Amino acid sequence: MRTPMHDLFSELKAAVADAVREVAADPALGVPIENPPDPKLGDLATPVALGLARTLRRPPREIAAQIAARLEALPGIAGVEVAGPGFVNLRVDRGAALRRLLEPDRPTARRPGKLVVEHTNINPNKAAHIGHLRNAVLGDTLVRCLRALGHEVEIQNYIDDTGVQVADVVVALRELAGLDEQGFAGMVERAEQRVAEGRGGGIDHDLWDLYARVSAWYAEDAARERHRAETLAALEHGEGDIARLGARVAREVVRCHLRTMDRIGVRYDLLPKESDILRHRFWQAAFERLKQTGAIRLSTEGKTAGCWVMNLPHDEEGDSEHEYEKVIVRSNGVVTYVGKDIAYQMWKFGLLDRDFDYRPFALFRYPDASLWETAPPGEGVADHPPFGGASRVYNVIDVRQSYLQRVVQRGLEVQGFTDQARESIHFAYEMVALSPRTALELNPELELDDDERRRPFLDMSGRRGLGVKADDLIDRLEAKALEEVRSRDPGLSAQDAQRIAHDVACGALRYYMLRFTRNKIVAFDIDAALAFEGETGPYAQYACVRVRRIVEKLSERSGISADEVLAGLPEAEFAAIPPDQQLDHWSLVLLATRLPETVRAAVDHLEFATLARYAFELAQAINAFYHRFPVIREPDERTRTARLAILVVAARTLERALALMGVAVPPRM
RNA sequence: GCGCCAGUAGCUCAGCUGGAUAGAGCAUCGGUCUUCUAAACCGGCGGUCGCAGGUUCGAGUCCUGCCUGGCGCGCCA
Repeated sequence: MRTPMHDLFSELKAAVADAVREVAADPALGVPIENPPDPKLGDLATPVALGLARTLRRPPREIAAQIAARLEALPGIAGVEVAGPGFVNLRVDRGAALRRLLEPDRPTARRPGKLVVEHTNINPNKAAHIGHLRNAVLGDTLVRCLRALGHEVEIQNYIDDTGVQVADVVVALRELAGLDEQGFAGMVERAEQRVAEGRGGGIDHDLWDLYARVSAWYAEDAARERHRAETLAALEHGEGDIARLGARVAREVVRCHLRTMDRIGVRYDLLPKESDILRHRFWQAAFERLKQTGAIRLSTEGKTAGCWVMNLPHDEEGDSEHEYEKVIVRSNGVVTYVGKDIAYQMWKFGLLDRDFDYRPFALFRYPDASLWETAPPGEGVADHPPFGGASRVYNVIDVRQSYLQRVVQRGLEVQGFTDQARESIHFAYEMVALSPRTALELNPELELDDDERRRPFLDMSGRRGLGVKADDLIDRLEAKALEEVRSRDPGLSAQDAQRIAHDVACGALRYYMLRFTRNKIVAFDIDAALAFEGETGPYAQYACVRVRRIVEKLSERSGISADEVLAGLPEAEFAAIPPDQQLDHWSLVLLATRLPETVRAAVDHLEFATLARYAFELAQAINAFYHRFPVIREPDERTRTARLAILVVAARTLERALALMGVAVPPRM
């Protein structure tokens, strides 16, 4: 994929900043360079004179004029103006900019260090739901952007195969369904048959229903809780019938999750498993270090007496007066979840002097890439890529885990791993809930009181039968997209129509999951998610398709190939555009130069809604341009070429922005 | 009780480190297909930016207090 991440105006911006610093006689001055709200004002702008006015005690416009005079001499600057309260507005050489954009991309420079991105992390006991989709799409988009910026990235999907959730479904299988491992294998076989025939979901869908029943079963008789505890202990111990059934359940469900995520283009490099963290005794290694460094201490008094605890500040500021004790090892000697998490985080940075064994994940394979899982000691293969050892770790986990993520981070810090603590990044995002309308649509029997009906969203708790399976949503999107595709082009082959419908459905879904800022609760609404109009993935895809069609039509009419049509574009001259249309044409070019800075800002702030919004704005601009300025019908050849070149530059940029979000553009739609 | 997040148009949301007239989408009303695909375009309607103070040339954005809603704060995971 071609992803030019160099900023077209980076040299120019640096030169402007230097010149301003010279005028201000302040070599350390920060010079903000912005994009003016209206292209009529200029291409780049700096409000720096407004800030200087205070320190220099002179009118801002006077300072601005002085800066403007100095900037006029800079190469690449076509004009400088002082405007408003004291903005300095710059106009750049348009012809040169268009030529640069039409040049072949320079390869992106590789950056040192490996980054680990952990995302998805679904409990392997039932089907993925829409909340998991938000996690996976955010994580996958982060990965795509990091790679585009030149980083080496390892994608980990952590599998908690020995936790309570798996234990509960194992209890349900044994006690409610009366199945052993053999029986479960039969159930899986029937499910896979169903999937192969396109009649429904995999075993994860069966377990979704089964799991929904088990909490009620526990509630009926308090004595039944014993099953949960025994099963959990068996899973952790790792031997015997129950452990084998648990491992099997986890493997089969993970296979289903991988299949679901693969449908929307989300893939992984490694599946680290909780069971292997236990078998490789990661915690024991971390425990020694934590004790040695004094990061944790044995509490001797108070309610934590007998526990190993870590001292933590009460608030975000690290106010040391209000510290409290966080239990890491219980008084019965059993490590807590956070304790294991600290050990796992240490491994990710290569701070633990031990490693997993690894083997290819046999149940699910990508056609052109390998997928690895961790293995118990002695069960891995000799030849595997190096895993872990990251210089930075992104954990994509919902915001409710913020506190625990801070504990993990603190766990590294108090051991003296301050760099790694700083590079432990919690990519937090808000929950996905359901709009009341959608909750009712999915479950008409649901009784909502007046208060609930008025709320913007409802929590999708499993108990009330709320929740939307990821597969079901994707199915509905594909079916709806297929209907739309068919109605537009009845002549398409079934296979082509299917393929386009898939791209459209996936584009709609991924865009929907990205369009809200991350600390906004998504009130999931089926109708809004299924929409293909307005601010949606398909809207943006369509803009690209239309530009491609122009190239195709030109190719048909002139008898030369589409590639040859494109090969002629570097000849385009911006000056061939009629003067009264230049501003409108230039605005589109200018917008297309902003992808790199948008991607960098998105990664820096971990806010991909800005990238989604950029894509939408670019699509809007392309569509409006498309209507106003015909290409094929344009009689003047030079104007036609320039116009096409601008449209192609914009569409290519949009396509790249979409690719970074995992949204593919179909050949037609 | 403490902490985090949210409160902007009828609805759903943007608004980058305080900066030029507060923007989109949906909904609604009215236009635009013999034309490069109308999954589109153009226009209208619609806002005391939760409330009250403060900081300054300038506040949706920063500070303080308050109100409303959500989440978190466990020898659960």
